[in-house]
Amino acid sequence: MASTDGRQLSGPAPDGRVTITQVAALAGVSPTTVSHVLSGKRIVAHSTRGAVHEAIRTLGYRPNNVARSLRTRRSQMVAVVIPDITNTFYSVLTRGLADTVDEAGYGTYVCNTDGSFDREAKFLEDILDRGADGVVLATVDEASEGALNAAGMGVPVVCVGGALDHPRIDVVAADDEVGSYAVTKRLLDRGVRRVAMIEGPTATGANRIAGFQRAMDDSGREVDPALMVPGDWTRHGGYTAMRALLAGPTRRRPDAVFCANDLMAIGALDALREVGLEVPREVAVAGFDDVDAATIVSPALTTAFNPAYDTGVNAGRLLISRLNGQYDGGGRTIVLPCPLVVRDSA
Amino acid sequence: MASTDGRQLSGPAPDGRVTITQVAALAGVSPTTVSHVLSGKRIVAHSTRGAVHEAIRTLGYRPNNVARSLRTRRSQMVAVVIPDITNTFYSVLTRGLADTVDEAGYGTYVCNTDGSFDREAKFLEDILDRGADGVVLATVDEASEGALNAAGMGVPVVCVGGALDHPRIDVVAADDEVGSYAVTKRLLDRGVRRVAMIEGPTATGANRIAGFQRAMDDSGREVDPALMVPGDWTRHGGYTAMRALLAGPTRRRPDAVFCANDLMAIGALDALREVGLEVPREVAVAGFDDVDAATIVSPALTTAFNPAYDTGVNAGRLLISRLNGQYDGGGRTIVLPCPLVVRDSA
DNA sequence: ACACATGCTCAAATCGTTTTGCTACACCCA
DNA sequence: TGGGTGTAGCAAAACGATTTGAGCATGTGT
Repeated sequence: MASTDGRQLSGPAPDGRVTITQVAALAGVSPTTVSHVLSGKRIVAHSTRGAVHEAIRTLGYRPNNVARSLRTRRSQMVAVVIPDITNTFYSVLTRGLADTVDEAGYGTYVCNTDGSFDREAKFLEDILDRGADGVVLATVDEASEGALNAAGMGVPVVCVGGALDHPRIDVVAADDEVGSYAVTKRLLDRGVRRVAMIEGPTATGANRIAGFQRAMDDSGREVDPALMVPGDWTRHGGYTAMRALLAGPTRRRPDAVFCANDLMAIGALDALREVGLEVPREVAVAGFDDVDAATIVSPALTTAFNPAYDTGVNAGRLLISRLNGQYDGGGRTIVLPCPLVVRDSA
Repeated sequence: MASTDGRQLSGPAPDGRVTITQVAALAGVSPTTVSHVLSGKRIVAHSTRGAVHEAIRTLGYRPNNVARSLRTRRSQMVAVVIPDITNTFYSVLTRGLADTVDEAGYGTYVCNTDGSFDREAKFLEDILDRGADGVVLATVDEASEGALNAAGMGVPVVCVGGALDHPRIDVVAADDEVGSYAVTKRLLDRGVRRVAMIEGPTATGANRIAGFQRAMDDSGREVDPALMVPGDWTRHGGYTAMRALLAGPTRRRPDAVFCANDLMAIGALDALREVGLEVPREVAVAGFDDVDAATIVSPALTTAFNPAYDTGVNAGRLLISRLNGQYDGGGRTIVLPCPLVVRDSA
């Protein structure tokens, strides 16, 4: 089956790879011409073009992208820098990005920073050295120097999640504030009396807290500082926080709790089940993100949908629009809605 | 803060990028020498080396990897071709791979095939064109011509999951058969009478079925064909299959069911809850994979752990060992154990 | 003094493309 | 005949590194 390996057509083919020169030789033209029929940048006579295509086919020629990149300064590859691909939010985001840029002929290079600033910097450097054409970055830090650096060097950067303060960096973020507002409002509409919140780390979770606050304000409630407890985004953190909320005298217990993400909400449900409180009758629970697990836990979680895939798609579009020269202005910002998803827990 | 941009030291610096020639000029040596101090391939006088390093530092030189790749025919990048990064198994596997190869200085390039044979072929071609140094492939098809092609061209390929029949392709797989055996045995040890299995598609799930069969044989049971129902790996498929199992006359219902993966087991639990059968008292349920959701569902799922991360790590090691020339022989096979994880559902 | 290492450096070729001029030929019109 | 106007194709110079053979000092043993 394998093509008999005994080309004596042209000189330089020590390894398996066919070069443009060999194609040119077989077609009886110059490499220039082959390049032109491939790129279409200049017109080539119909007959010549045929001969070239024929040669390409019989030789099984595939252009060497590395050489091409060197010459054109284009790698046709974008990089995505995220804390952890294992986290569903980021894997879905990455998928959205990959699907989008793939359509435009770009590949996707992935880096996991584990939230470490050093790793982030290291990877951004690596990415630039590799000549990636664009970067989407879920940054650890507000002022990622690596990113600014990249943007400074003319490599488009789009930041997902938090904003990055640079005049030419695009941002796409979910509307956490409004989403949290909606979820909180849903809680309040149940006619509950004491509503608590399990927060995320304030650095990244500020908007979810803000939405909660605004909903409380709008309905004329005051937030009881004792009912605002910190969490760490994890299931176990949610569990601990809920236990803390339940620790006080029964009178002061919440009858509704908004958790800044689903994982913590699931932890909260663990705690409530353990104590024997019925959800949502005795305590209503809501989360944020709408992860898969939200429909697996019982009762199924009321939550706000976090548009991970769309975030990736939009990041991809923003990047592409700069890469193909359609846009060249200052940083744009896209915020995506987080619609309320009502299920059984609230 | 930014370095004042007004180099008139040397000629070719139209864009921001510093080249090895500029470094050489500033250090008063030839590019050759700079290259040698960087690679250490030939000795350079101590003083010269100092000057070069100094020049590198003041210019902020970073070697252009594309140019380097062209010359050395090494991209320092491996590709991973999987059905879907969104699937936890593959994202965890990818993470294991990325962590492993990163240590050896390799980056990771990700391709999602969605299980489409055409996309797989297209991506493998793309990968070769990009000059990836190695490929790990969770192949759709037993005889992926793209992979064989790659292997034929001297690019190391390691296949995860199913085996690929090629003398030089390494394989790393989980021991599904033994894992399934253990899970089934656990079910049998409960003293159940009628045990069913919800299968995966036979193409990829054969070993899990085999393990089930062997466990049944070993305990002197006969498998009732009516209790072997096909599934499709999805939660909904598991639900449907379970409903089918419950459809018959009560006498013929199973009192234990082994689901070929956790997702289907969760679907089965959905069905059982709906019908009001208590798990595990009336029907014991077990799954396979040990996904996160296995501890979220209630009762928590008894299952076999599928070592996704380790699979990635091992795939990475096999690749690296070939890339650095430590190994150059025929295809190796690594099979990883899938330990039983006992929880509440069986 | 000769041969022979040894240490250090450089010029030039190479990797496989793309991109510029530039040439050559043909045709048409004045 | 001369000048324009296209069409097609090529040679050669990039792109930014690595690698190789050779050169030029020194030192060293005889």
